[in-house]
Amino acid sequence: MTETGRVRAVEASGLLADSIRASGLKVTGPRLAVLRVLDQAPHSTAERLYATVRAELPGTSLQAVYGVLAAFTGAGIARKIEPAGSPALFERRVGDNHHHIVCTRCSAVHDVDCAVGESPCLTPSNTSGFTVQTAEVTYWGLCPDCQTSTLTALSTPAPLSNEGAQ
Amino acid sequence: MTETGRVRAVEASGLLADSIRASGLKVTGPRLAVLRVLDQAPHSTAERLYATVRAELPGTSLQAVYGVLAAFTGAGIARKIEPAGSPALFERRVGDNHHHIVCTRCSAVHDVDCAVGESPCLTPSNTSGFTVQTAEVTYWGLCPDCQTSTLTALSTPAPLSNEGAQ
DNA sequence: CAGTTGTTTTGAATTACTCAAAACAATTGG
DNA sequence: CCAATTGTTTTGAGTAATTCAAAACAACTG
Repeated sequence: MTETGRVRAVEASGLLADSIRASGLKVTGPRLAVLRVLDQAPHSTAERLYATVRAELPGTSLQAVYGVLAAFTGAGIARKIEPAGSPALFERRVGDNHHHIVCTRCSAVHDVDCAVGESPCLTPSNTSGFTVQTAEVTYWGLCPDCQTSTLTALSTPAPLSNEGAQ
Repeated sequence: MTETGRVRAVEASGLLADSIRASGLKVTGPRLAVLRVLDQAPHSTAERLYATVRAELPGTSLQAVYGVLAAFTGAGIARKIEPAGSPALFERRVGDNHHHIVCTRCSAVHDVDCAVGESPCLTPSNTSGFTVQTAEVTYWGLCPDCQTSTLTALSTPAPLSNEGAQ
């Protein structure tokens, strides 16, 4: 039998478990594992989370990871972001509507606090009659590493994989 | 033989043809057709463009449409946008970095001019060392139609299809 | 109008994700 | 602490959107 199964007593209590329980979800092995990894590696893809989770909980399936992520985002304890050209990324930081900056070369992602308090970037000029609920901002540019390695223009190509993303 | 083939003399000149030629691309039937449809229906998916293009140029393949769109975006005469949860959308309006507002209920898309000139929303507070090239803003909310039909809460569900998108 | 280059067709493959049924485990309450 | 209930995960399959590659073909060049 694999490591999938009953949640270890040690893990039934703790901050991660509390966070899951508090949102009205059952505490399970896959959920604890996904939440822990998400904490260590924000802006991870489902696939990447799966790879890491498997290391500590080998019986876990990819579909379970998708299920866990859907439950988490539905319950509001995780957030899904979908930058153009990238598979969906997930993060624990929720509630504040922060934004993201994505490296156009290596796809690394960092958080960016809302530029100007809240107002200007949340208030479009012409809404065409739309009721605005949220404003999502994605900055695109070069990360520090790629700035230097682009000058030294010999290096490796790494477009749009999630390698090195954080 | 299908309508695919040599570009009709009538169409070899004209604004659309000029725009294609000016960007260094050859003028072809599928390109003229895609560009014309894109003009009439901005924020269309490849699939939707394909459906419309086929009506006037039956031999056209879906892959050709993808190829045309890749050529156009590469040449800078079309822009690709990828709102979360939606297939890619295309538009002719390029050069100005305008933004978009997407209806969370019916996925209709409208253009939004940059909120505050250019500066505030292009200047994130903490760039983490990134060099910012562009800022992409997506507003989410309810379009006029969905505002009313949500009040009259009996109506049809239409989440995330491109129906009614403009 | 022939040659060259670039484009489109045809056919297949891939990525990221979703769906459904059955097996199974976490909570509830006896 | 055990049984019932409810919710979760596994297993297996399917789908949407997009990409890749080779061969056929058409647009521009001289």
